[in-house]
Amino acid sequence: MNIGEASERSGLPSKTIRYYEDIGLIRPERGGNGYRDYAATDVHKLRFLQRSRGLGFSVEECRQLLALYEDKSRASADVKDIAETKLAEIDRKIRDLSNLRRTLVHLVHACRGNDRPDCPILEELSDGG
Amino acid sequence: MNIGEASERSGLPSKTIRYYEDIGLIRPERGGNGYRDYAATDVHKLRFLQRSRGLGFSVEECRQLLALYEDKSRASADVKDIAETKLAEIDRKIRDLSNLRRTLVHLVHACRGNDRPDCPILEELSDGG
DNA sequence: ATCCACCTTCCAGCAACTGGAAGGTCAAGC
DNA sequence: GCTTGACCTTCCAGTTGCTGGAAGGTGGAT
Repeated sequence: MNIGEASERSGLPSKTIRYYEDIGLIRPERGGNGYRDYAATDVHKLRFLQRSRGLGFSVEECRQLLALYEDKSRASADVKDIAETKLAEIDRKIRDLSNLRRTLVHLVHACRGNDRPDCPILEELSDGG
Repeated sequence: MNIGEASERSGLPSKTIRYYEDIGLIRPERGGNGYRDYAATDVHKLRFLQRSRGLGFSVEECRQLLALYEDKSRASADVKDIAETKLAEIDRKIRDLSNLRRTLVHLVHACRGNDRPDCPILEELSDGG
């Protein structure tokens, strides 16, 4: 499929997809006309990138995560280490998001209309729960 | 407190803290010597920024989130809308992270040593659960 | 008085896009 | 078969969000 459809299916702008190719994250085929030709697995990778970037992982971290799905160094201790480090990061992010969520719910439902500064929620939030 | 201590307590580099001041996210006092002087509430905001940036919210989104804690337009419908939009985003991020987590756990424990390509996990991941 | 670790501003560079120009491709309609 | 318009291409410049380094001021300890 062409880049436009890959863009639609992955949720990434075409510009970004071309950029990800520039930096070696994906390698689509090329048609005889010079157009990029994306396979289903390319779109999977792009969706994966769209998500993990949106969750605050750097491009280099995404590259590591993507590498976990490729054969090369599978089953090596390195790969397992990376995966476990990322797991810890993910757990922390989930905790942080849950705290942020709780805070916003308070703001919308419980704290509305109160006078402030000095709402205890800001402190609760920044303490990280 | 000086910027060094604010940095330590917030987890943000001093450089980044000065940058956040440049773009108007925080406004610390200044001592007679010209040094920035951070109050406890400034550190709370900085910790908040550290977290929400790490969770993939843009600086402008963080500015909106921070605004929710300031008196100005409290209780306006706008503010409630922003909070609820952010809540939906947060829920999506939590779901995405949980899916990513599940996938990595599979990779480390269940799928290890298997031959691939064509591991179904990549598809599962990119489908977003 | 002199360290040394801290702070200041300013300017340059990097990461990760994003927009726009200039031009090639292709299916549809006259 | 020629044009129109929506797509695609590369390339280069600009933006966002930092990050590093130079050049210099501050302040407590020896």
